[in-house]
Amino acid sequence: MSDDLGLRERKKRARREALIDATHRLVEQHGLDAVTVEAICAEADVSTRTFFNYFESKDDAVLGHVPWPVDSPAGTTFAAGGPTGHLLTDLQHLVGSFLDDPPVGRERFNRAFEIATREPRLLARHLAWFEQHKGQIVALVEQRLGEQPERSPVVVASLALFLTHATFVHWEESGGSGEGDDHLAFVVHELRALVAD
Amino acid sequence: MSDDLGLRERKKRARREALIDATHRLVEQHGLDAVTVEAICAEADVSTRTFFNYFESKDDAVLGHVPWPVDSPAGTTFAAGGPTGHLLTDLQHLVGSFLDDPPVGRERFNRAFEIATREPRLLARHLAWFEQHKGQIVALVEQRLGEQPERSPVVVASLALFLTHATFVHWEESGGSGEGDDHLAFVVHELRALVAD
DNA sequence: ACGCGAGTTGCAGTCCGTGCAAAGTTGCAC
DNA sequence: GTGCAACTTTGCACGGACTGCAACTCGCGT
Repeated sequence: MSDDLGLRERKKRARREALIDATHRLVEQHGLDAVTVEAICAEADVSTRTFFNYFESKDDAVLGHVPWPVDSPAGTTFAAGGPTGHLLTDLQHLVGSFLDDPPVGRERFNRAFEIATREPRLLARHLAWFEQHKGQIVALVEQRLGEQPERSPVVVASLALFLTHATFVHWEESGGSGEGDDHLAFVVHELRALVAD
Repeated sequence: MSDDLGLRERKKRARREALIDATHRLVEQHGLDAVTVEAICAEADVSTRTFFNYFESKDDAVLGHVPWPVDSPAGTTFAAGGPTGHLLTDLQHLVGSFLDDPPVGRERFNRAFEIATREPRLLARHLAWFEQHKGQIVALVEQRLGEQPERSPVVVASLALFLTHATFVHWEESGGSGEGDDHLAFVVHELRALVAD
């Protein structure tokens, strides 16, 4: 399941994962602020400088942040108006696809998630990361809505941000158990109830 | 309109505002990243160390971030179940009260806002700041909902975050013109339309 | 085998942010 | 107003994040 990529690419991914894992190990032991980038690099056997070729910051290494996969199948489906044709529901699908299939792998994702529970700064950082990529979501939404959108793309994109974040927080609140999709469904349900008054 | 506070408190506020203003002046001229804290302090005639007695970071100085006014009248009204009794509408009022009456003054708020338009990092920072204070919003919501909430407090709080942020972004998108309340109303309207399908 | 280009590394340097203790201010009681 | 207690400012020293640069290594196509 893996070898159509060159050695270069494979090494790169291995290194990134090694860095994330090293970060997780150390942070779980000592806490986010007590761990220096230098320590992480020692653990992963990489130079400090290299670390910053992979991640913009220490926090990003914990979260495993990676350039956004713009061209995901779920993204194009959404842009094309699917899968159901109802904007909110499809938004739910889009968000759900990221929750189900994180670009960095399930276990790493869960560990990152667990750490973020204990280090509120990371929650904020995650939010900021999402915000930085909002432009791409806006593009997706614009593509879907066409030339004369009757909905405001930036508001829809912000709503996506809300869904994602609220899902995370609710997930965390319930002890990290269960599937992401269920928590997402809960959030959407709450939203509907709230708006319905 | 001002003198029931001691000299100490007045000086403190003056300094804070001086620092914010100095920051705004320099950042508007040279851009956020080109301005060092040292330069700001030189401009405001204060030691570097003092700067960090007032703000946690350079970004916070631009945004004029200040400890959250938990005990605002709007907050207590909301907690008590007012003003209308409809959760979403009252949330709108709560958010609106912050937009209308920023703790740092209208002009400074507008300038901060204008700068944030050009420096996306600040938008993210603002979001993060809000997130850090979510605990207090959750408390407000819990107080309002009582012991057996049929709505999830954290989801409601996240929604408040969404409303605020979306309003900002939409405001920015329309060139910073108009009243905050109008943009907020727009966002709420969009949300209702979106959920209604 | 060989050269190109991507990736890595060390190094020097900038800036952010903090702890501490000394020095300066303000508030208050008398 | 004097003196003391509480608070603020400041300088200093320091740790650590992050960047630019230039040399180097090494996979990859030919």
